[in-house]
Amino acid sequence: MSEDRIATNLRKGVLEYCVLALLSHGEKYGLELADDLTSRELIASEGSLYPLLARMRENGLVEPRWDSSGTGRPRRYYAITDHGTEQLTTFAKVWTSLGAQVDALLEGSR
Amino acid sequence: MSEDRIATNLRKGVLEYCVLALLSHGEKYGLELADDLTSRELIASEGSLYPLLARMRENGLVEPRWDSSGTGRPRRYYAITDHGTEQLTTFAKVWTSLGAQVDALLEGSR
DNA sequence: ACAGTAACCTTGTATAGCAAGACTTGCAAT
DNA sequence: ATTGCAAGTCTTGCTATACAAGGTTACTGT
Repeated sequence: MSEDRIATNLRKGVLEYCVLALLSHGEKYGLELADDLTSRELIASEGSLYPLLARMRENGLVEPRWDSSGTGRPRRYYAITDHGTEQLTTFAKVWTSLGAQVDALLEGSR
Repeated sequence: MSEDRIATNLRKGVLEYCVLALLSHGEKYGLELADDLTSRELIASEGSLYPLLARMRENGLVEPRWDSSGTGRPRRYYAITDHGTEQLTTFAKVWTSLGAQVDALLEGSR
């Protein structure tokens, strides 16, 4: 199917803000985010997520924290920063506006 | 502004199908498409469009035709193919589904 | 000891949009 | 005629992103 290729390209630039939206409810760790995003079909593998989280860390959108208290391998929990919250708001505007344009085009092509 | 960077990434994978949607109403030439897409804020410059049209031509989504009949420099008119129409339909499904997921996340983050 | 698994991360690849500009053609002033 | 302008097509070099595949670390169960 070519649906995969279509979806892959659509995800570009969306994923970053989906992560921010998920974190706006409270901190989460990597695999937890990956599972959530996978079930929503917003990523195809962890290979997208970890490099993304590294970028977001560098850009100050999220703040990581190691937690070794539990059992098993230590988890790295991510929390959204103020800057991240601002960016999420900005994204919501751009997404709404661009989405409306695309919807209009698709609507008109039937 | 960082809105530009956000929009740039969002456009990836969308533009191709916006072109198909526009062509579903009848053939258009390059600059005509560029102007239309620019006014809808779906491209930032022609630099995105011509390489895209070349790809779409190679993939059999559009069929070009030179027209020197009018005044001025010859224009290359593009028409959508059957394959292009199919792809547009597939895209509409993926777009709707992915868009709903993103909307749900944004909705939940307020 | 050994396999399994949860969790983290890295490497290499393909692709898409963009800015800037080159090239060509016709037309309109001077 | 010649210069300049505008419309139109296309190219080059750049950056950023998602992905597949694989590798590492820590713990648990048998």
